[in-house]
Amino acid sequence: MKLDFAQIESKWKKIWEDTKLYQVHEDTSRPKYYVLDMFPYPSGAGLHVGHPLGYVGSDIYSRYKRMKGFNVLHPMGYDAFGLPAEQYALDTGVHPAKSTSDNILRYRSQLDNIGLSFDWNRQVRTDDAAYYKWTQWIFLQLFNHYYDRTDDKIYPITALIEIFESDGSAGVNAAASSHEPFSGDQWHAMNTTEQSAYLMNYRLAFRKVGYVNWCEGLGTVLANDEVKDGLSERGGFPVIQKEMLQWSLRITAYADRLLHGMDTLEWSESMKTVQRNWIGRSEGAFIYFPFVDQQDISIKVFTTRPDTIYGATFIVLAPDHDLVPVLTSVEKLMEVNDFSERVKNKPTDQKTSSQKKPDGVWLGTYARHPLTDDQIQIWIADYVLKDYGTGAIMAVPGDDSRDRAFANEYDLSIKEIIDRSQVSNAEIGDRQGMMINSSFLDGLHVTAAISSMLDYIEKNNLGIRNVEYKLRDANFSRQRYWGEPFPVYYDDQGIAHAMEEDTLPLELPDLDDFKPSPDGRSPLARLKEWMQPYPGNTRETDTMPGYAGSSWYFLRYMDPSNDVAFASKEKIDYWKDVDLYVGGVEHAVGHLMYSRFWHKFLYDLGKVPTQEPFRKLVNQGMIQGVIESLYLYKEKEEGKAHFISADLVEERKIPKEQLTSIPVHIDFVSDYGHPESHLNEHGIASFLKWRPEYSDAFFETSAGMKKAKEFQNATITTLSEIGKMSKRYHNVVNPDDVIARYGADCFRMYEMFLGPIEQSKPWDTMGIEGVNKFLKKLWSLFFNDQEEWIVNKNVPHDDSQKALHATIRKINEDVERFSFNTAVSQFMICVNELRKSDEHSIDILNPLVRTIAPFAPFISEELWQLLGHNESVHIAPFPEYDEKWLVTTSIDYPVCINGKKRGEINLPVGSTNAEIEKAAMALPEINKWIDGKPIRKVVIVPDKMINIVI
RNA sequence: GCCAGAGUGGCGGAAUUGGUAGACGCACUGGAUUCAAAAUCCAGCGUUCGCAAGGAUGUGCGGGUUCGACUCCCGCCUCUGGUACCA
Repeated sequence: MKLDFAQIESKWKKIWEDTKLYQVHEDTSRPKYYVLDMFPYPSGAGLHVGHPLGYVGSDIYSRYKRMKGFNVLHPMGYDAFGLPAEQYALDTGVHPAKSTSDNILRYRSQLDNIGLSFDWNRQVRTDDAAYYKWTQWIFLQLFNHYYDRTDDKIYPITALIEIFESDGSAGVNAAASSHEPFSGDQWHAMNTTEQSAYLMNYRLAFRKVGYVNWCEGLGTVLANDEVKDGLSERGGFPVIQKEMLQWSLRITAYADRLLHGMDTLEWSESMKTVQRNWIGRSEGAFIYFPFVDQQDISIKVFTTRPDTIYGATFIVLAPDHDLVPVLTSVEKLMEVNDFSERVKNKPTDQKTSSQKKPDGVWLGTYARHPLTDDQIQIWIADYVLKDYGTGAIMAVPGDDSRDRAFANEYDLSIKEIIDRSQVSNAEIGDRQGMMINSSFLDGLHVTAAISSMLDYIEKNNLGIRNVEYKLRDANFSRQRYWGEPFPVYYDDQGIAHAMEEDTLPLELPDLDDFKPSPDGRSPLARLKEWMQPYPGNTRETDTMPGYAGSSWYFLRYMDPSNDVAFASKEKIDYWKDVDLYVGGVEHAVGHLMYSRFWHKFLYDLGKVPTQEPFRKLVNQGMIQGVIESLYLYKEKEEGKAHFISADLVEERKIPKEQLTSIPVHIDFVSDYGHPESHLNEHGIASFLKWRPEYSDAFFETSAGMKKAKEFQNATITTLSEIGKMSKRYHNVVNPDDVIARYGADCFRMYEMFLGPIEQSKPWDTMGIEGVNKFLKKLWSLFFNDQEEWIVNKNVPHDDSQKALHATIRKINEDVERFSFNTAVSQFMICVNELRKSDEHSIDILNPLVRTIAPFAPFISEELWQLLGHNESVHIAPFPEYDEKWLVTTSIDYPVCINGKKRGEINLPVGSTNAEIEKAAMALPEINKWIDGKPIRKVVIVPDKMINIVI
């Protein structure tokens, strides 16, 4: 029989589907294991070879665990809602619902081609009303609860109302937006609008006016993690700060638990660090600096360095700090207003540049230093941010580089309070050295001074200890069409009300014109009847952001068609949490943070049994492509384009600023991906046909300058770089094409063989031949050149047994530690060994097929059937290795002199040190090296080596 | 700037606890087979000296610990990713 992978693949794809091989059911008799992939957003471009890297890795692990006797949940679905889907729909003019469904069909067929063992019965898609009903339900729970910091628990808002009615706000220690305290009596005196405004300060899903990232190009607001360098992550449009009324989620309530929860997780250190930095916990204190002109007003600053307070020589506030109007002197009013105006109009990206010159203005007034009673100036400056800490700082130019730069710029006094002379390399702000000029702190080390000053401040009522987080509440409104509608409505007072749970889902109405409007009004606002369901009531017309549906989808897989709960308690208690989560690093602070937050909230609600959703996380790297491009001079000569060969650029050392590179379709390039890649005559002709605007261009090569038409007998070398696979660079490799040529098993194994799964690496078109050869060799253990079945029942050779069992052991170890590249290497070694001893024994091939099954599901399934089995290899037990074949009777000891190998001896296992030494000394080549010199030492490492030191 | 990770042949990458560096594959070179090609098989393949046997040297750079260092410690360089006035 000939190896015909196309036939094998279509045969088994059908059988697996017909027999529902990968369907799982809750089964308490077996241990559960939950392997999850980050579900894809079904884009119009389809999958490229980079996407399946993680899917193949998790599939190998799932299959392996299944064969090891685990009940494995391995589902897949689609992140169908959100900005990307809508943006694609806008580009193509097709309704998002249709384009999304079409794309999903395409994704499904691509995924099936790879032979992934998903239980498609459990598929979810976030744009399905039966799914987003529960997204809306979770939102309502967030809306209807608040977070009590004393108990670290959530309580219903109704409980909060009771407290307010009896005691007012004083005794409440909750995660809340700041507001004026009120008494029970004051609460009763308020009207409903005022009361609901106060309650809004406590809800975990709440509406507030605040600065948001407004993206004009997308016509919507974005979350912090969707903005990169002042541009929108999707589309690259500029983002500005704009004040708008928006829904937010109070993720800050969970900041501390999100931080400490990570200690229990098996995530990479770098991933944990990224999340820790994003949460950004700092311990410090609030300190009050009284205003000299009005003693009842004081400025509350936040500092992590209370020890440096004696060095505080001025106060700086954010330009938009609430107290600025009060603190500004009459003479300075104009100047201060001008400054505030100027700062406000600066675009975001410039505002965050650290190289910039300090910029600020004195308010013309003074604060009193709480310890020295000195009068110090009050300034505003753009380096102080309103939304961190209190929006005000005590400036310590003696030990803070920003304050120092500012003091230098405006000639403010600098007081040294730390002596760093005893510490080498100590720099400003790095918490080293001894306190000086600081009264009772003098002589203390910085660390001791911090705690000493904290005690002093609290004892004397000058301030209070405090912990600050960089983490901001998450913006939850999008002025777009393609998302979950909010299950809320506003009454004629504008008060937000939750819809009744039994009226969910609130379905997204059909809309033909879903373009965003530049004024910030949502497309849904155009549907008058939908927007006003009853007289006096209006619906929220914003929709939820992309991360809403993806923050809990992994729970839905446990019970995907339940319509009375997001999943039944019974099923959640069985599957519990995700044991292994595989996905890209790009979700480090977005999806992974929000999911953990929602999961903790659901835990507090008593709906899930674990505090953390994802126990182990593996981040697969990206598969990159080669970008081929031509160099083009930026300044055109006589209006004509002037291309220049890459080798000439190198030779003449032409600076990159003068050049721009034009991506070229890889089909035109010879030696694609190699340093000598080039366009020949033919390639240039194809290029000009493709980009006719360059038909009059000049091409400069080592053979001189020529017009395109005159081009013969010379080639123009191209620039070859590693980069993203993208349509833009014409370097996308489609897995379907690779599979059509080499088969799915080859594709899978090659993706794994490329390198460690966590690493990014370029797709190498040539390398796949090695894996292809391997699979042919594997096949040749079963069939000879005449395509005859040659498996026999002979007693296997010892060498074969050894190779097989070493392989089983290694595959166990490698799969457990996700080292799939070395696992594939081991299969190659094993098959080479079996071929060397011409091994065709069924006793070897039977376990070998099972060992390789997780990696090459199609070929192994076919061979397993040919070996006479009726049941699928994928539910057969993974073979155990037999130690017997791995124990060696003798060991080769390298004999080293001063660490260099000079000879080798072979001794039986268990030889004594004396025997080893004796045998080593007996070697003539060793004696030659020792040459009568005295031996200083002999080191014998058991079972490893012997080293003679002379 | 700060934080994290990484630097090994022409290339992708192995080396599990400090113990024969370069597994496995690609590319390349030579040979076998073939009318020829493809395919397949065999051999070689860090650098350097040598006809060879054999030696020297070698895991970004400079030091250190050790009988022995890709691995541990100190100092530096480069690259990749994250982050950016967070007090």
